[in-house]
Amino acid sequence: MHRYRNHTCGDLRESHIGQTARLSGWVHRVRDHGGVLFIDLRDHYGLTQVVADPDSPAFKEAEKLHSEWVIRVDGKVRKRPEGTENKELPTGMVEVFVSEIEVLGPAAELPMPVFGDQEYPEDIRLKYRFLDLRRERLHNNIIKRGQIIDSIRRRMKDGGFFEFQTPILTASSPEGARDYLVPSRIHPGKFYALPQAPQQFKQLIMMSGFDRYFQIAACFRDEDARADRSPGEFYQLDIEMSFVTQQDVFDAVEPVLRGVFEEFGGGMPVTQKFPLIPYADALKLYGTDKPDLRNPIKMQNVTSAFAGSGFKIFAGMIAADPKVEVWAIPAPKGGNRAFCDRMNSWAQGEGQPGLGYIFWREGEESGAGPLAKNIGPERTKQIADQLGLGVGDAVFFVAGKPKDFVKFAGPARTKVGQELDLIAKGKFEFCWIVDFPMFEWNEEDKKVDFSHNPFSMPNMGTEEFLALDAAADQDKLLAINAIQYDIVCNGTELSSGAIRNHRPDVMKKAFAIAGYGEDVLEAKFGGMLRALSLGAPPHGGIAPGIDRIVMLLCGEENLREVVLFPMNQRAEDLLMGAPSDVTPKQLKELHIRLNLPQK
RNA sequence: GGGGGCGUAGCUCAGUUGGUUAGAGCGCUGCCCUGUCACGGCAGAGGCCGCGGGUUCGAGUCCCGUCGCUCCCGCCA
Repeated sequence: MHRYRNHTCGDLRESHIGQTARLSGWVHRVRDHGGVLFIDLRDHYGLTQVVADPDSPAFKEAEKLHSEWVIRVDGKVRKRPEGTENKELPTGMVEVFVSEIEVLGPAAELPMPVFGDQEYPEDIRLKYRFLDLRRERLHNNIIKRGQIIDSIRRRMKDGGFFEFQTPILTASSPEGARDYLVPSRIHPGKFYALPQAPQQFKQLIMMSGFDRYFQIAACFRDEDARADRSPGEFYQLDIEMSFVTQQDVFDAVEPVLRGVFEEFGGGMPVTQKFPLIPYADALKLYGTDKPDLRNPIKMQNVTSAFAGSGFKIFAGMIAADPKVEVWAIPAPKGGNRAFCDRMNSWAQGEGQPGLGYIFWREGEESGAGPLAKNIGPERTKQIADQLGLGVGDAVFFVAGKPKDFVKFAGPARTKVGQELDLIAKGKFEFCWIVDFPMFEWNEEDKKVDFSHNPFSMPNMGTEEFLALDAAADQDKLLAINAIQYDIVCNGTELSSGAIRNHRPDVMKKAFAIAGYGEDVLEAKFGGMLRALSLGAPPHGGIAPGIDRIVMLLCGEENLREVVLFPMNQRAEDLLMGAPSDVTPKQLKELHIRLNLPQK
């Protein structure tokens, strides 16, 4: 007999009746009836009911047990008495009549129970993460995460990709997020940085002739947290391919994601062919570059219906500035005053002066609400016709410069969808967002910046791009798109990628436009530049976020529910106590003196 | 760095217009109970009402500050 077990707690069936079983596990729950006592014994594999009564030599021992003690039990497997079977449990036809109990690991009083599904505060859950991980929900999420990653690896390898490991201690990069720094002992005053992503490495792998790279890569960014953004570290399915166009990347990645979502999505339908939506269209239609396509609402430009109209606020704005537009958010089935007022007060809560609306109802087929009165029936009908709205429907309006109001229009569209229950649940709606602008205007510094990734290829002829004059062609610069793309699923940005800039001359030009001299480029990307100038293949890739994929597939709203040992929102690991003080000796070795902020 | 929400027993929460001794459920402890599987019953322990200040005859309740948690903005090539 094995020291601890000859079966797991998920094993025993009727076929084992009569055998002697040795099980080890956690006391999940004790039900003490005085004369008879039930112990639900739990391990990773399942739950088995262990029974003791006064005839059992272990009865006295059994009465002392508490939840979450780790024990070993020996006993006879027997059929449960007629009518007491538990069909909910795979082991529910049998029970183990205990003859011996050995306590392997007693437990003190628990700060949170494993049994049951009561909500517990985050700080307690994180401090006692190992208890939380014993609970069914987290335990299953973590298992599912592992299975998803297995499936991704298999699919990538089947697609001809090869897995690489890249350095964790690397050099700080000037663009992007704040780096995590690691001081060098050997080089006083110098620092390694943890990679924000293996971006340069994966490109160098392509320049090293390997052709198809992937990695489940740890990424480190010193950024503040969100519900869907871990502080500190997260994982990406990092992908790079040589001799590819944007379409080749899509063709390689789409089946992997679709397959994984079909495999683990619980039967929920998945977009079969991901639509391509240009960035500019996404903003116009959905007010965001990560639209939730489960929400059917599409916004439209209705500026002409308000220009010169009797609604002086909008008409005045339009007359004063040619950049001002009015966008309509249609709200089918929202045609009642209560809903429109609710939206209006929601908008005020968002810091807006209000939310103009028109609605149509029986008896007021030509439009109800103050706005309709102001602009008159003809213009109201123009709006109704353009949006295909009628009695029972409503429409809301946002006005101003689109650049300024999209941040409100997007959430307003989402709010209308939620309030009217228009968002289709139970499916995964994917799309590609393409044609991101290469540069953007930095109002603060009065200069042109990279708008996303400095390594993206501008979508413009090489000669034409090289001929650009950074000062004179500013409008032209801001109109250039990069060959860059995002994958969005149900309103969550899953990934970002690009066809890379593999030409050193174009690279130098792009950095010059953003105000970086060749010296900066040389100092910060010297290795990369060398590689680009010694025979670089055209290449591109993408990097879907593993944590977000798992989050969507587990139906969780928060990344901490799908990460084994997450940090809290302030980037602290409450279980391990990180970050922590270090000894003066350690600091001395690293040539570091602390200069702490005044309290 | 900024804004919103929350903070009452170990946990989830209730607590009226400011008014006697702050409650319930779960958990915990003890006792009873031979077929439960969210077992049941009885009894009990457990509270600086986050902290500090103020208003008031009187504050869990109102005001100010502060701390913590959380969500968001900034930030996220």
